[in-house]
Amino acid sequence: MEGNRRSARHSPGNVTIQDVAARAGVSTATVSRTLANPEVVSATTRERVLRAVEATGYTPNVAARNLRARRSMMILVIVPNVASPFIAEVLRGIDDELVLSGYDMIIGNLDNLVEREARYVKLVQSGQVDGVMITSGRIPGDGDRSMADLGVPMAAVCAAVPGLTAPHVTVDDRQASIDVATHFLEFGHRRFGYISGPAGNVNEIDRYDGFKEGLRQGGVGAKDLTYWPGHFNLRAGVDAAEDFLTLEAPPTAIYAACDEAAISFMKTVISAGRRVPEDVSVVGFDGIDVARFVRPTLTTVHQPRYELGRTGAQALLKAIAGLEVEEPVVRLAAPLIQGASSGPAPV
Amino acid sequence: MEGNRRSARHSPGNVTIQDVAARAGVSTATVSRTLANPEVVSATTRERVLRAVEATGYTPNVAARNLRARRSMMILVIVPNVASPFIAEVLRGIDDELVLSGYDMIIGNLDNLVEREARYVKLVQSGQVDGVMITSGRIPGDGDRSMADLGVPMAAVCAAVPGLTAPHVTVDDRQASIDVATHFLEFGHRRFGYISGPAGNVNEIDRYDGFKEGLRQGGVGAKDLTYWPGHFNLRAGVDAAEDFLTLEAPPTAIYAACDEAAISFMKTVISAGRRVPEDVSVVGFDGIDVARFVRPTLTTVHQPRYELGRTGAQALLKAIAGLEVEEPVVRLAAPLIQGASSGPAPV
DNA sequence: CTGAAAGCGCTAACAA
DNA sequence: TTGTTAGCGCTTTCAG
Repeated sequence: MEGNRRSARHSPGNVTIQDVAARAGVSTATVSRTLANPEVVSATTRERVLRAVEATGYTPNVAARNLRARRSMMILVIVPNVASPFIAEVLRGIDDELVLSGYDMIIGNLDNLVEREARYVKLVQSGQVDGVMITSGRIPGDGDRSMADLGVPMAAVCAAVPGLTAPHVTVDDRQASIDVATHFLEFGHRRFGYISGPAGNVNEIDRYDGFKEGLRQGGVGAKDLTYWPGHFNLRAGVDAAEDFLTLEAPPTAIYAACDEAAISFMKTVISAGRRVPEDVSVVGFDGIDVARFVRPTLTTVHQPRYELGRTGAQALLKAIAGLEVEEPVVRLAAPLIQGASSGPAPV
Repeated sequence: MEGNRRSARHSPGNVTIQDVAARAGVSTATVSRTLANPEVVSATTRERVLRAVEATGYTPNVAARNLRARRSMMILVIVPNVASPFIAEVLRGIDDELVLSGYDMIIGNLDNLVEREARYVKLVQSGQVDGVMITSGRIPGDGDRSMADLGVPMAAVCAAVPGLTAPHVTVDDRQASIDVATHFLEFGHRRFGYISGPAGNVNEIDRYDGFKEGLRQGGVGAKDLTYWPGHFNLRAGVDAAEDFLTLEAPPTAIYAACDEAAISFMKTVISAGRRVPEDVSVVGFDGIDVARFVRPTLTTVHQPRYELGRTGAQALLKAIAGLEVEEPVVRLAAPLIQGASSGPAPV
């Protein structure tokens, strides 16, 4: 009843639907309709309302709209580590797709810590997002609850999520890794090294398994494969290299589960006097941009990062709309890009 | 007229404060208090309420809470390009600080496109965020409105925002660039090249100005400084290198406004047979992780990326809380880290 | 085609 | 200490 104007503190959008209605001389319902379904109001009314909107600079309050409409136009994107160059390009793909449908994204950065998942379970349960994109290969949980039990639409990209029945968009890590083994074998290598990602990670498991499988097909067994633990980062390559340099008969072909590790491995062994690829061949995974600008240029499994994000977002939006996702599991191609870091085994 | 009471008819899985109140035999107000200010309710009541919360698995609906409380617990972070390795680590710092206060972040990715700003002006105006962190060096606008006129608390990191009266956390791009010039001059260089960032960008302006100033102090004028346009990306270094390779008397010292350009420049000229640093010295800006793993290791201005994000977030949270920000402009140190890519001028 | 009115789920005065 | 009572700003029947 009171024309209490600009009483709020920081709140922007001081102008409400009431103000517009008053100015246009119509009811708030009509303003709402004009904005949501312009075709159901008369041309003259529409004109008046739009003019009032213009004059007042009205923007609907989203909290109110969300409360009423029971949706938020927000997507939660769970990422293992926001600082990874791999994920950054995936995010760009996701965002480019979401913007087309008017969605925005909240970043759920786990920083590689499982404890961080609980925060996002809560976020979802509190109804703040309409959907969740998972890039971490795990369904976030908080001990009691799993995010999968909350009934929110989900989709997985980059990594298959065990036990999740939702659209998936990934590459075939396993097959790509078999290809890497084949690549090495064709070059005559017989002793191999593998720089791992985090233990238990879905991508890691597939890459290691695939590599072993590919080697097995070439008659290479466990005793000719050195395993170095790591974490999808630069550090992993340094650690592996330091061990590598101590070996009597070191591997001649190294497969790193991510490009960062491959790059730092190369740098470290080259600084110690080894030659790449003459003494040791190196292959990475991901195809991050900078892989083409290190020396030697890195041979790597190229993931279509932008497309992974974009396709995954499309699937999620369909799921949110309640549409059938016609192809719930999409596998994008991940070709092995030959660089200068891999070649014939030393004689 | 009568407030008609509907107790249990919500979408399945959505337990409301009503359900909890009913189960605990108290009013909704008491439930609300118990959760917000546990100390004001009696121990027994608190106990009963908490048990009911537990039993029902209740989580407050955030849209309703936001509508009422006029806040969203969300921060909008405007970034020029999510896919940049520089910004990723800044985001990590921001997020680590926000999580401590219960805030989450929405990423506003401009993808280096000014047109994308309008989307976020709208987001802010619709009351969806409590504060805005700007890393783009510009106040987002949509032609009519500027985000600064919306009355939302803001803070700027990484780049000073002209005309914005809000806390700033940056490094001194200009002084750091003077340092780069000095570094080159001490090594006896007399012909210089500069690989630019996007025209008009605040950081770019400061870096270029600072570099020119440093050279001027050493008696070097415009005719001994080659300028190559670019965009804070790998492409810029390739383009610059291709031109560089055509020059009769090329510069012997190259300053790139970002590490990516420095890295790709090195790679390109080395592939063409030039030696770094014997023929040409290269210095970058940012200190991204991979700069330590290219060959030669890059000499670069090291920005404390994580700290920039973290400190900026602290300032923003204070501004949101209405507290005085005691130091509205913070300058963090950005030391020049000597790598192997810069050295004495060729004789 | 338009308006009145009932809430979405929650919090904050104000009483009791 | 607790309950009652108003809404936050919007959408959406249901009448007219």
